[in-house]
Amino acid sequence: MGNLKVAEKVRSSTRSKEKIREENERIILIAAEKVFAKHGLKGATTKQIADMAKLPKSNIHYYFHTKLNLYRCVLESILVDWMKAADTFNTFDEPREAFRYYVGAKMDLSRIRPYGSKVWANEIISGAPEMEAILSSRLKKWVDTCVGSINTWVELKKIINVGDAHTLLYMIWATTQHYADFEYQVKILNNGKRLTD
Amino acid sequence: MGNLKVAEKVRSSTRSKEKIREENERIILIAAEKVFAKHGLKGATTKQIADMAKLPKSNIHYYFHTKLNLYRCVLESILVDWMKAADTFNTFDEPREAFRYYVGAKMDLSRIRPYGSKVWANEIISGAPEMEAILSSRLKKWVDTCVGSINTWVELKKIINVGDAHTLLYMIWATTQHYADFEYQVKILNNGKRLTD
DNA sequence: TTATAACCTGACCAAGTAGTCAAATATTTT
DNA sequence: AAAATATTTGACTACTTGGTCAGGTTATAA
Repeated sequence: MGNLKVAEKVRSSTRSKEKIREENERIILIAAEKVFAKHGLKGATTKQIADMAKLPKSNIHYYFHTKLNLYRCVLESILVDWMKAADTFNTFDEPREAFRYYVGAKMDLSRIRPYGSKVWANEIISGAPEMEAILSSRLKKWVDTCVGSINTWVELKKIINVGDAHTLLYMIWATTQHYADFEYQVKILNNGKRLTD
Repeated sequence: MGNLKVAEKVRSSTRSKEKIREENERIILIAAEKVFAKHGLKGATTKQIADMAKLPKSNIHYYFHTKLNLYRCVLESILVDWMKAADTFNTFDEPREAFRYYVGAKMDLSRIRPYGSKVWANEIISGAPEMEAILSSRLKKWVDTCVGSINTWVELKKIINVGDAHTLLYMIWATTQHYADFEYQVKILNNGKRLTD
């Protein structure tokens, strides 16, 4: 009796609660990113994610409650990664330069984190319905500086005014996404040489 | 009694069976294209498609049997449209020219048939799992000439050999798709002027 | 006119899915 | 050591969804 308890304690190597949560959330996020990349938000099932993470399905719900919330967390983590890569410069004189810089950062991400890039592309293609929720809550500040830059460009007539700056921001992301993917695939296709002029 | 039958016959304006099938299939395909564009293969439901087509759900199954089959029919109809646009030239000396030509045709399609373009993009992004079935059955001949061109280019060392010509074909479609979307959005963004060199 | 074949559709069902919950186990605090 | 708190998970449920089918209507061929 006593022996068993001791044996169990040794086997479990007594991980701290904090570490358990941290590690499990990480494992689930990685698994979810892969599954969402392959099947999209609606196509992915919590069972698939659970199997990929090698955890019971209930565990996924314990940490992230709903599938939609998990999806938003994945999306946010991708966005945070991109921010890290892109915010060393956050003021640009010319939209063209800013655009180029964003594309560069996005291309790096496409290479480093291809699953995330696919999740992103999927979200964009279906009209970015979950983006708003993320941007208006936790990443508001970063977005606001972007929107600020855009508005300045509009005022200085460096770009045309297409209405809401947020919409324009989505479009920039969509185009950089496409461009990054395009460039990446052309490089594979063309063995490193560029095709365009 | 007799009066009722006559009244009904007049009201129904006696459409021929052939026309009925033709028209209903058209209506369903158009509705399905919109719904698939917005929600993807798994995300779209037959109920949504039925509502969009203003027909009962059973009717969709009567004409197309399964959702997957309907999806393939939509995909095929898009491909046929692109073929029509692209096959006036089907031999090119230089892959670069061919590439440019394909891009042009794809761009026209993106403008004329935006829903179809999104369905296509979605299919490509999830790794083109349904493309094989369509290409190997009804569009085999057209695909074969494309594959022929590719193999010739490989032999003449005009492009590198990346293994299966079909895979390369998918990649060309993917890149032209991206490029078409990219170009289209940049034009909106930039008010008609191109950004690249 | 009658028989046959194609079209139509409400009612139904089997399978799959997101999410719940209670009971068990593990860790931390007192 | 004991109480309190957090994690784990199998079993369950409410609900959605693709697909079937019988019985009806409409068009066409005999």
